[in-house]
Amino acid sequence: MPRQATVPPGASPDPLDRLFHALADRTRRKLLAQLALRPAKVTDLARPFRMSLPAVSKHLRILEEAGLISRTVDGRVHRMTLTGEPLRQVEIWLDPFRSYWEETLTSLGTDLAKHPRRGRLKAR
Amino acid sequence: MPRQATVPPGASPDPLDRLFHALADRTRRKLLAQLALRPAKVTDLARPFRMSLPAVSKHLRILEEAGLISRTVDGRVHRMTLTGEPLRQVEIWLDPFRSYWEETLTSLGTDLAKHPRRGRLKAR
DNA sequence: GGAATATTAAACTAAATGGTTAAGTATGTT
DNA sequence: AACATACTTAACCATTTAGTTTAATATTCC
Repeated sequence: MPRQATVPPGASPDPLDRLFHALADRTRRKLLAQLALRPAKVTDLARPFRMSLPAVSKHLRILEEAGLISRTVDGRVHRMTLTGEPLRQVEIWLDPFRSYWEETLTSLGTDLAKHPRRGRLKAR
Repeated sequence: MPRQATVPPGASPDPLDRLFHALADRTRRKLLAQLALRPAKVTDLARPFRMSLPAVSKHLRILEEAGLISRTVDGRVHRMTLTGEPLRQVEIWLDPFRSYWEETLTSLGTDLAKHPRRGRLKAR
């Protein structure tokens, strides 16, 4: 029997897929945390990592395509800047669930429902 | 020269990696949205999808391993339930960035900073 | 013009993803 | 006992991922 095509070739360019996928990597989250402090050029962003420059370059592209960062090329330097909007999209996606887990927590007697957290940004 | 191992074999079991990765799939997000309404058994969850039962079963396992759902086996029926906590972890990760994009938005004159949204949960 | 610098592009690779079908494993039902 | 139901497991497959190294492309500096 002629084995059937397993996956439709033009698969999901779903923006939330791309967004969450971009966030599903430690390196990329660290890059975002760094960029939250200030814009930076590629070399500076790459320095802390034990991986090649092209590897970081690729990660940056994934973040860029997810809309999480933008790039301004100035001569040979590419300056990357965090873009808030997509994270807001995450927040918006998350929002309908919020009441759910706040309920869950309060029903457990743990009254963190009025979110008193809000710490300093730390690379993870 | 002996080509070097490309990727460390015991790669990232980072919980946030697993969490965001679990969310980076439309099908899985739909499953979560469904489970936010009420717990459900596997067959019922699978019904709306145009994919095989084992495929859905795998998605559920990924959600389960990310901690997003839990399973109670009752006879041959597996009842899945949404677990709020990991979504709270997303929120916590997101939090340090919040001021950033709220700032960005207000500085653009778009005063949505006091988040007046909060819609009904809708499968996406 | 030529060398150094900043960065991407190309070609390769091992492993993971997301799907498939077919086979197993319990548990109910008759 | 036999059959149906509700699943998971196994084996397979194409595509994508995340890294590598080497090469190419601009730009700046001397």
